[in-house]
Amino acid sequence: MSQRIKIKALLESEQTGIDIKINGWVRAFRQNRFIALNDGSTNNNIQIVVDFENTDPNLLKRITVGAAISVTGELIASLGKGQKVEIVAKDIEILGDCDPEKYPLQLKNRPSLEFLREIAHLRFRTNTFGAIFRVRNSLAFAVHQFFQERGFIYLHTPIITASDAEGAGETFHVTNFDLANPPKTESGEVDFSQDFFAKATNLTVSGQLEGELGAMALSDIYTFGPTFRAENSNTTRHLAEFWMIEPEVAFNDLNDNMDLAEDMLKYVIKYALDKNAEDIEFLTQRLAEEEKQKPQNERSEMSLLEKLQFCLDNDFERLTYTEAIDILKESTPNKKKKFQYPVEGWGTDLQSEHERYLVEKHFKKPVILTDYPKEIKAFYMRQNEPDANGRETVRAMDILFPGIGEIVGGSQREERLEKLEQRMDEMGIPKDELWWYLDTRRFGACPHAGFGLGFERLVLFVTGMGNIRDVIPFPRYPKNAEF
RNA sequence: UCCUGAAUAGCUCAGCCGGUUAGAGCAUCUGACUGUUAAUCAGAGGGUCGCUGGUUCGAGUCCAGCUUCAGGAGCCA
Repeated sequence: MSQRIKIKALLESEQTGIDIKINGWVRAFRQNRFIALNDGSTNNNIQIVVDFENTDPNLLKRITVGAAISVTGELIASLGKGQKVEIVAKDIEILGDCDPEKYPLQLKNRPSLEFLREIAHLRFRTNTFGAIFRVRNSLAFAVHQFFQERGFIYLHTPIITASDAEGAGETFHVTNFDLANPPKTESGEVDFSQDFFAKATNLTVSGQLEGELGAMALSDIYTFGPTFRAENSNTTRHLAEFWMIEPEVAFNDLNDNMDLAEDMLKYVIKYALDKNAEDIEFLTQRLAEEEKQKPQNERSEMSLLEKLQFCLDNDFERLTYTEAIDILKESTPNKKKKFQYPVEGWGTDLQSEHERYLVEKHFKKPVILTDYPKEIKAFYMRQNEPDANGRETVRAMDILFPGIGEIVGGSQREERLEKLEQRMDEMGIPKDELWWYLDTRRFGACPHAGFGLGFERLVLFVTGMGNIRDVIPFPRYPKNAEF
């Protein structure tokens, strides 16, 4: 018995006249004769030709959409149009039956993305989700390759943490207590000193603070792991469980940080374009079909493929928050009062509509905004000297992508102990809980910078999908933890 | 969490001003055909109209509450 070969390798070799063995799932069985077989290695199917007149009818009946089969036969140049090669079956074995009356993914059905989300355990078997998860895989690999090539250390920061200090959002609690009857202190509060970790713990909302600790010795580190936010966010851009990439680099300033982020994004997008050309072509078609449903003025000017290529060919636009406010104030929609939130003063955070205007209308490319007002940013960001007007900003940077919004958030960190402590006091961050973080500012502190990249938002952008719940295999969001 | 909209067959949807037995396409099943590739042709089966209550002689249709979903907003990555 010959070794099993994957369909991707088979279609690439096109070496005809040899006997091969192929395993996969039936996508279609036409005219009792032609099987379209897929094994997930590529979006393309291989056509199996069955000699139905000399095949057991009971076997033919079991070749149904979704069934797992093993085929041995000869690879030949196709006698029909539509494919270069096909397999003339000599032996077909049913590995797993699939009852067509119950199987929801029949070839000619047009299931909605919402319906497929309800059968997420099966949606990998569609062309769209096959393509998405192959692209996701490539992007994840490319992230590691990018950092590894540059000598970064992959640092595993903890999933369970005790600090809720960063203020990055609501946390999920981690406890071993019997929730109906937790031990109480004399004052009636839950007594976490008796819990597993002898203190209140939660799932991490960010590995950044621990990442900084690593960078203060290893120089260049990155994390790539799951992150949890218990925010009641019901949007196409948020998940309760998502994967985040967080590099942290000693001796980098904000400009180095921006260069790193831009290089990384371009690197991984290019990798996916090279590695997953067929999948991205398919996703480009899918998006074009979807956009046909929209009115003309809501369709994007570029196809997905063009958008990705454009992203590689152009520098991201870099400007300060203050400059962005000036542009927005003078913008047509602001003057015509088209914004739901008019841009008036300096100091408030930008609304989604403002970010979208800058990225999609004004610059028409990815934008990096820097130097945000100190008041709207986290405590650990490095403080700038006040400007001539006495405005106080921090060395923050957000990268905004078309259709996605904020994909990266980062900053140069405040390495000066005094400034950091002062800011923590102002913001009510408990210094005693973060004694270990402050120690890095006591022992050999140095300038450093880092950022967080929401991996699913990157996958959203590269696949052209519209809902973040469709680019992670089993999405976690409010009221949903099926599968 | 807020705003807006939606929920009808396995899927995608139609169902008008409240009126007999709720429709279509696809899928499924049966048969025909056999170089198809969203195969084609003929026939058949398939429904607690999301849930609870209300208005009415009569509710898929109107009203209220709930649940879930979608889009937008906030929070953010």
